[in-house]
Amino acid sequence: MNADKIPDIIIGRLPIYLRALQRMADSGLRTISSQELGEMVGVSAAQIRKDISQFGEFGKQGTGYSIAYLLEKLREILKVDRIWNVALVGAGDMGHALARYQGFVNRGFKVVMVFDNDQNKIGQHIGDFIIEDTANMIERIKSANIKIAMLTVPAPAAQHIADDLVEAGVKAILNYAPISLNVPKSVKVQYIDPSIHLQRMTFYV
Amino acid sequence: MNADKIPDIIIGRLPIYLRALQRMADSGLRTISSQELGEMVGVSAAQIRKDISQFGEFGKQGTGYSIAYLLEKLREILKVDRIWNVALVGAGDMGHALARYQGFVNRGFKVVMVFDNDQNKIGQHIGDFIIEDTANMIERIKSANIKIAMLTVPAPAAQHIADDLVEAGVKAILNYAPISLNVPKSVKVQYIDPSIHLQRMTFYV
DNA sequence: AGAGTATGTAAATAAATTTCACAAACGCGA
DNA sequence: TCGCGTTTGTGAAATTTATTTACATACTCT
Repeated sequence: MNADKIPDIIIGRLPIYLRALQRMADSGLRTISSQELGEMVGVSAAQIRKDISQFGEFGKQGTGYSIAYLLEKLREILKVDRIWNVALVGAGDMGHALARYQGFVNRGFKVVMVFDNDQNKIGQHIGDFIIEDTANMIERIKSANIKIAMLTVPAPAAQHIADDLVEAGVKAILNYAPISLNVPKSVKVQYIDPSIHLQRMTFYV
Repeated sequence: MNADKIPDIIIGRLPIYLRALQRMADSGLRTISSQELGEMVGVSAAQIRKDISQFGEFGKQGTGYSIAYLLEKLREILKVDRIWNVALVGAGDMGHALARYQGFVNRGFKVVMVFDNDQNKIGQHIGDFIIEDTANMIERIKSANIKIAMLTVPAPAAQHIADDLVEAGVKAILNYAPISLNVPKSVKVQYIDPSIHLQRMTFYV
């Protein structure tokens, strides 16, 4: 792998390719061309090839890519050839949906802890979890060596919780709170805010 | 407004600015400089000014931007100076969370219909809604003139539902199903897949 | 009126991303 | 084994996006 400096935008596309390949593998296909994969995910064939070639030569001229092999390589590159334990903070509606979501484990993730600061929720069950007190969050996350968290608390609480997560050693935050977070450069944040996504489309409607 | 061709990437940033401004307005502030707004959302001051200037001159030298006025203008530009009725398809955990989500209405959106194809769910309540049969979806959406839909069905069903939504006249789809959708160019799609977002971060951890 | 501040814009880069085009490599069938 | 059709990997070109610099202009405050 050319470990130089891969642009973020390429890393951002790889999970899309991975998802499409995973579906194809499930439906029994063995090989695929950049052309076909491109059509499936809405990207040009040249771009698919160029993106993949950043990391090695995984295809075969005349044939295309072995789906199983490319899957394996993409999982390695994205480091999802393992299961990451994830902490969930905020046990509202969205937190409940995420705690029960079946789509994590075969994509490399597993929710293992759920926190909330509401005394009425603490101790209650969500799926297999017992909701824990955010007061103990830093310690619990540290000792379990958790590096990834999902944040589904109200906006006013989000920055404070994010600070605590950083202190606990978390390196990646999936933020559902409708607010931009301020974190050190060494910590990654991805944002999910349905209103933002909808507002990105209304301009064109 | 210079209606030429505004890059997607700029349109994509405007909702972020809008969200930050809205929070500031709520906390009672009156004006803000490009510098301050930039720090808040993690963008350079020059870029904020350049983005905004695509659409007009909304600031005042020496003072900055009136928050209320810039809010009004951004809402106009993004066409969220109104309430868009939204159809929700898929009444699983995620659908329930979205149906009850309080964060839409003051951002320009309102869920007004919920569909599912599960006979056990049809007729049941979610919040204020009664779950309707997807069999009637096209007709219902057409006659209500709905242009925006959110898709929270399982991946195998998503493309088919998307086709129906397009047929019903929907122009913007917020897709929570873990699959890339194939739609005409005139229809916009935004994707939310928590596993994808997580996989975009593990590379760096 | 003067000092200080902050926008809007232009210009010039610089950086990044995407597209193009084609040699090289592979599989298949005869 | 040879020839044909296919598809990769990749330089080079083209395009898009971001950054930087610089100022004239306009506004507030004292």
